[in-house]
Amino acid sequence: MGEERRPTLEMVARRAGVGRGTVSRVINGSSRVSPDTREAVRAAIAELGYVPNRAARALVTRRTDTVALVVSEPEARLFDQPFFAGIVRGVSAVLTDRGLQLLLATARTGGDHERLGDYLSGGHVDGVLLVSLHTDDPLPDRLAGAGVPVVLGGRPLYPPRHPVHYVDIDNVGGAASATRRLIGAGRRRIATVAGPADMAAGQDRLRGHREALAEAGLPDPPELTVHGDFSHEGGARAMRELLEAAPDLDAVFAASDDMALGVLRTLREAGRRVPEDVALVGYDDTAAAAHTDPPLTTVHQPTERMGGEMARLLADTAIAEGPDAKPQAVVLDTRLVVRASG
Amino acid sequence: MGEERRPTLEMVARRAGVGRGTVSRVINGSSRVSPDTREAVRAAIAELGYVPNRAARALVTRRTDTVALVVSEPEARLFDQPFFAGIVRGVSAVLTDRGLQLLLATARTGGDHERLGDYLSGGHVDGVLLVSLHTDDPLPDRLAGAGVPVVLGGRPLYPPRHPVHYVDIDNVGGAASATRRLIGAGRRRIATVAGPADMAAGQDRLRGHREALAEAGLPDPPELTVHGDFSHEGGARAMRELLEAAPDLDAVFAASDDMALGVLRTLREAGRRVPEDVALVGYDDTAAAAHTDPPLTTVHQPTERMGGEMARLLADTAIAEGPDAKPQAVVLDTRLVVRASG
DNA sequence: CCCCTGTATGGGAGCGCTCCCACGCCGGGG
DNA sequence: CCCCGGCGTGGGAGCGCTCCCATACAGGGG
Repeated sequence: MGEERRPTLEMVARRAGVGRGTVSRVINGSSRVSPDTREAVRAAIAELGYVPNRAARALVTRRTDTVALVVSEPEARLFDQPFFAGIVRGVSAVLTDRGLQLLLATARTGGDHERLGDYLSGGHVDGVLLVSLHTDDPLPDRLAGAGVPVVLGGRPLYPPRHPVHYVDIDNVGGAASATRRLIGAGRRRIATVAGPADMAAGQDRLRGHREALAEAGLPDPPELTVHGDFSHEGGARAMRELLEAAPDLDAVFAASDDMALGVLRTLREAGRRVPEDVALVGYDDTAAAAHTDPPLTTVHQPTERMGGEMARLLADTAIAEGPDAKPQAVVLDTRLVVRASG
Repeated sequence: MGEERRPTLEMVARRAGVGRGTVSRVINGSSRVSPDTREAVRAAIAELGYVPNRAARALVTRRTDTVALVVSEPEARLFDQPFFAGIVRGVSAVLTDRGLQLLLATARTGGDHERLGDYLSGGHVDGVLLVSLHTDDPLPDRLAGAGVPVVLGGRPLYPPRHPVHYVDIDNVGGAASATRRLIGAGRRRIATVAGPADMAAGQDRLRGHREALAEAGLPDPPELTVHGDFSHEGGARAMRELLEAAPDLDAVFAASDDMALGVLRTLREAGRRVPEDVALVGYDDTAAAAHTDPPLTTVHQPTERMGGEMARLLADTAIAEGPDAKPQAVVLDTRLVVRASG
């Protein structure tokens, strides 16, 4: 019944005995306002509990102070991966500092995806953070083409028709460090359970593994590479294949901890001891990795920093400097976490 | 330089040879518009690629079509728990269907928390979904008091001064089913590694455990209850305490899978076989639970459904019916997933 | 044949804000 | 002593939309 109406800038102005323009100036901190006036306005704002209306501001400034974090299907399924959790935390922290809002968008079906593209290019957000792990996602190019400020999480897709900013974690280097560790431990028949071939992370980790092998002058026969789907079960399956094709292997680099867990199980079932018979290194440094038996040596990724850098790059460069800004690439280093498995 | 301007409703009206009001009517699907006119407007919209300006609409309707999902500190830390992942998925799906946006808000420090409260009660969102696991969080009461539509995830805090809608998962029942399972397997000295006493989930699961014990006429001596912090390490520590205080226990109900993992490790280190010597049941049905050795019997929670119900309740009741709506409570059932551990 | 009703439509008003131009007042130079 | 420049300020205009009143027209009953 009361239909309370929130105080407006105009009410603040009247209460402080000044004009609307002055109140606006105080709120936006800009321009010169005499100290006395400023103080009077501040007091009026406090007394009234005034909060600026974002919609009205957005209408005239054409900025929404909102950025979207888009997680494409099927990555949404992977939401529970610590990878995304870290990114969300990092993004959220930086955006809060910048006074920006975080809109979380997940697209499920194809139709959703289409509509999401319309929505995001419709000017409802100031910029888009896109975590798209698959190389065939059309969204980044589409948004970049529409002039929407975009920052990618992960290496950009094959042919970046529209150059975009991105933040990546050095998958090649991380994988290489894992495999180098195995080489340094004297292993010579080193297999890998790689990730899916259509994900940049999968490709890059496989490449890093191979580079480390080549660097040490070790052969890289095809039977020592099997692809998994980053899941526990996929890792177990891949390991069974490996054991069949190359029973004499003495080490495994798994491109994800989840897969490493599956590998570990299969090895145990096959009676191979870890690390005595087969050394194992994973990737991701998930919570579980610290508690396996034996504890898993793995590659830690700075996911929270990645999210933070993405948000920073979007706010300070992509949005601030506009579409003419020189595309920037930030690549973050990984850290090898040595435990008992390899 | 081009400073492209997006088409406005007015431009659509001119192009279709109609008035603004008519275009608005077509867009909002309401009122009566003749089929011909409607078609002409539709065509003009398509040709121009017109997308309504949300800010302008929000300014006049006083609705933002945005709801916030708030995850209070320190739960943000728990973001990687599948619990939150499921909720986000469920919420997101329902909101998309309703044409609502999802604003993700996390508050870190106390100051943030304060500002967040201001923000959320400032009319920038149509409603708030609040996942607050600690019983002393002041936010729900504050928002409800400010007349902001709120739906809680989890049982409301102690004295709900302002009655609120909530969606909970039946922690009491879930825990009871876990303990009943142990009783049914013939166990008599059943310990529990409970959750923190200041979290509703912790309290409720302990209560369920006790009810099951009482129901079977089993004693519930104090040495068989130890509190953990829901973490792996906390579970391991708690189990060591239990082993010392009650070496003759023959079963353990752990109030989270993470803790169950720690329990499992401690039991193995102590030379107890699971489930032969000590049966174990966890809670959460995390991905890891299926792959432990032995696989963990645990309680599955419908997290995605919980998120969906929260969003539905917010959109269809809390927002639609306003503050006078009768507070609703939805309690979702759990499901016992029987594996080998207990 | 006219009036009344109802349906389809046009367009003014105004949401709360920022932008920007104009105005008043001050002090210093001519 | 007057004029000019600049700082501090007030307030009109207008962002793009929805709301709602007014208008126009078509029919049916008196």
